[in-house]
Amino acid sequence: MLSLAEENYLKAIYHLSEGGSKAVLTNEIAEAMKTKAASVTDMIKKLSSKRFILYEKYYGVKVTKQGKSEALMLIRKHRLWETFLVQKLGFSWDEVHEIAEQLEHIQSPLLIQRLDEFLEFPLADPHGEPIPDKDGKVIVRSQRSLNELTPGFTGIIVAVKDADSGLLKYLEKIGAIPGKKIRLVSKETYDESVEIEIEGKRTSISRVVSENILVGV
Amino acid sequence: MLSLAEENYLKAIYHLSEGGSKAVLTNEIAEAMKTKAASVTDMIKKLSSKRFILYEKYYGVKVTKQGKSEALMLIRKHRLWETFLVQKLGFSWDEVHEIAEQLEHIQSPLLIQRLDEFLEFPLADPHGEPIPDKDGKVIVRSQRSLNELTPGFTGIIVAVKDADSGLLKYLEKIGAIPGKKIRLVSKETYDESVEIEIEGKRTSISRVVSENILVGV
DNA sequence: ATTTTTTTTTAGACAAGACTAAACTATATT
DNA sequence: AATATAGTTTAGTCTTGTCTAAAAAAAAAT
Repeated sequence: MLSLAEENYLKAIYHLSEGGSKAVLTNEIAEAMKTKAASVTDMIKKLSSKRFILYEKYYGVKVTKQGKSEALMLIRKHRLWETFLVQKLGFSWDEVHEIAEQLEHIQSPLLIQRLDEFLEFPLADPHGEPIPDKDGKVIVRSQRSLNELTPGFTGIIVAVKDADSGLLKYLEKIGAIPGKKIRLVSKETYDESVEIEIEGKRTSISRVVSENILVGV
Repeated sequence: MLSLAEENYLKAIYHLSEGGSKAVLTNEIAEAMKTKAASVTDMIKKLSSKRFILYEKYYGVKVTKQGKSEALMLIRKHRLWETFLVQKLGFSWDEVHEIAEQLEHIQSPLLIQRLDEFLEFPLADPHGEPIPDKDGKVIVRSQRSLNELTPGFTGIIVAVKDADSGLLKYLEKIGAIPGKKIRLVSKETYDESVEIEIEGKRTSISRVVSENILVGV
């Protein structure tokens, strides 16, 4: 059984490793968790001795099969709760992240099963991110960050990466909501800001923002 | 802001003090929390310095106004979540206590307000216990433990005290469910066991069990 | 009115999870 | 190849919440 802190570290490492596909460095984890590198080293040793990650000194960590499975369950819980908060309790999609961060730690497999049923087995959360099923399987969609695409491209916004409420509010204001059609009008070379068009309305957004918009290709 | 452990202690003290109306001894708290008296003394000092309880050495603790208000909010959250689990997720009333013990610690006043709305402002939880409103007000019902009543008494079961799942299952089996009419047939003097009748069916129950059945008078 | 027993508190220790400061590795630079 | 720098680990400390053992206070018994 993982402690609350261990669960949070594992989830962060899983995300930083892009689904367990690459090694993650101590300082990256420290930045993501808003702690110091020394604290990360301590936790790495714990998660490593419990076989959730593989640790090689000075090189970084890799998520094991067991670690991936555990992380996927946390992500499943987080996204199911977000879906519940929006669909049943009337929250807007930019208000639910913090609350779901707490709810994802509730320990009860039966609760999650019942919640999944109650929500009629949703495939994606309100941000458009896929919800892993009870075996950890994810229905993958073909998607790219907006900043990876070339001008002229038109697609559907499928997701917005989890981020702070300020960004989500901003995206809502400019109409960058999952399901909407988006066109990449032009791209500045020097700062990588891009001009986009949604429902005929043009807006210029910075690289940081465009990275957070995922488009179906 | 209270820590998880502090919240659990405060709730236990509030219950032992019968709604803040009497002083509670260190050993009572230790027994309820399944910890040692020394640990209780430490925690008492913390809760006392935060003004949730009044502490007098060797005498016991009393819950302050602030402490009562905080405890009532925890009870409100606990009972709202239990109601949600039974009414919306299809749990039975004897399965929900453990999960609600976790859910009651989620920090978000807005979440509780929305949950209350979603459940259409229930007045009582699935065990029949009243749910304090957002200001901590409780609609009091006139009720007594079954073991306080005299043979011949007939009333409606209004609540079953929170207890372990085993007891709740047993009560369900003998038909002792909130809303049912119950008659106290006879009472043994030597062990205070009582014979009851529910829907024509007679059962003999021990004192411990009869204490947990609350009847409207 | 002592003495014994029970209850409570204090003192000191430990594990988890955080920190700072110092030491160590690996990589880059000259 | 020697040195500077960036990143990582170790060592030692702090806080929270727990514990055991011993001391102190209150209550009960003689």
